[in-house]
Amino acid sequence: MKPVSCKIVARVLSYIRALESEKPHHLSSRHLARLAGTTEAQVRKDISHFGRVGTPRRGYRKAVLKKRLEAFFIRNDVVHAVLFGAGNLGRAILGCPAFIKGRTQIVAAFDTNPKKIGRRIRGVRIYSPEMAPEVIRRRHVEIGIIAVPKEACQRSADLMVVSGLRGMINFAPAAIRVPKGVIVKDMDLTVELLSMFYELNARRILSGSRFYQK
Amino acid sequence: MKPVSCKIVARVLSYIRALESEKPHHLSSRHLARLAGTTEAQVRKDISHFGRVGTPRRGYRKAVLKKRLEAFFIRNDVVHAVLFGAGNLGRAILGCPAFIKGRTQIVAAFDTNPKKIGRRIRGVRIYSPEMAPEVIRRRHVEIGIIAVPKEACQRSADLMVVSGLRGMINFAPAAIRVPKGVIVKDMDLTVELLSMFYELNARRILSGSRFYQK
DNA sequence: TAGATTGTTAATCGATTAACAATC
DNA sequence: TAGATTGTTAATCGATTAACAATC
Repeated sequence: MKPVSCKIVARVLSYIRALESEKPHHLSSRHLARLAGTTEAQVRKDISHFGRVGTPRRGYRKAVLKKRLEAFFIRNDVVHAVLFGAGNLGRAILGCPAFIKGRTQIVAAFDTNPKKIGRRIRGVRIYSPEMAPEVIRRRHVEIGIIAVPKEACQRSADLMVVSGLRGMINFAPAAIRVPKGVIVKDMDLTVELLSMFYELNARRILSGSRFYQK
Repeated sequence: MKPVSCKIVARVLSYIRALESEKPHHLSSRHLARLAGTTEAQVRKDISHFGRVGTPRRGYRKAVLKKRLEAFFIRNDVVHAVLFGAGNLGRAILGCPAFIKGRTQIVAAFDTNPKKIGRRIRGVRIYSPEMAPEVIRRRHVEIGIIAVPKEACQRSADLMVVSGLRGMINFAPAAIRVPKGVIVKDMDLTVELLSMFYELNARRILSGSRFYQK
């Protein structure tokens, strides 16, 4: 099977969630599409990437499909992560269900504020950033989460890179530069706001002068 | 001009940010591409959506290009937003630069916790959710931000819909269902984590047995 | 069996990349 | 002018949609 795109990954997660919320044993692609907000063709196409799992006339068995999809995305072992920035955002991230019940675990946090260093939030110890390389290696950390002000985000990223991390999630509203081979996922509220305004605007003005020249 | 896709919006924002950070008066598409992490062809193609603004041999004038791009995305008036959920995440959002210096302003927050109702965070008053329709109408609010636990996110979305909001940003790790015509942007850490793991895995195992059948 | 639904193949659509003529 | 860089057109690539044969 060929690697699937990031868009498919997002949709597959929405299928898994839909499966979790539904009661019947069997679900058709149409049913699943409605729950996940897509089309039945899309659902069948996506699922076909993971082998044959449905039965004509009956649809997909909930438990079987869920297991199949998860097999491709959920690792059996626990993935260790670190958090840079123990402010409000950092606290919110530590409280995120993905980290509380999930297979991803935040094993350490870093913050420059001396008052925070040495304390624990939700059981996670806060260190000075200069401890990062040592802690990251010792705890076999694989990914880093950047939740610092944007002025400091590049510094955090650099520190992660030298510590050997190959994946990071950046909440700061600024681009970070990393060497090739390092994966960055941006979670930027500004981008979402901007594209939402654009869409809202387009919807209002669409037939007007500004949005269609030809 | 045709409406541009959401991907272009995100890239344009990255160009604007790159322009803000650079000193020289003129920038070539190559230079801009390097800063924004894309290709020069992409840069020229994207910019061409907004008219002719560069000059052959010299590139783009920083100030001119910035102004041009912003003209399409930044509204002149202030957009009012409301926040559902005044926990750690809500606090972090209230502190986000987009809302402090930007043209988007959070004018009210809602929370079910009686201890929080009536208080203010960063100057923003917290109300009981049942006040939402009244407050949203009175303050001419256009967008809503959902920062509540996932169990409550559908309830928040419903309240926003009945209050007349047509755009919302959902931080809860669950899909919300809204009527046609309402725009939802999801900011879901779980999706990003999952797709990152998938990519990291694919990179490691790519040539192995599991990811290529043919 | 008959009919509904899958999995797959082909057609369409849109986005990215490449190439190059226009032009400063 | 000569040469570099834009804006645009054409080629490529990938993703979505439609259609339908396979099949339970």
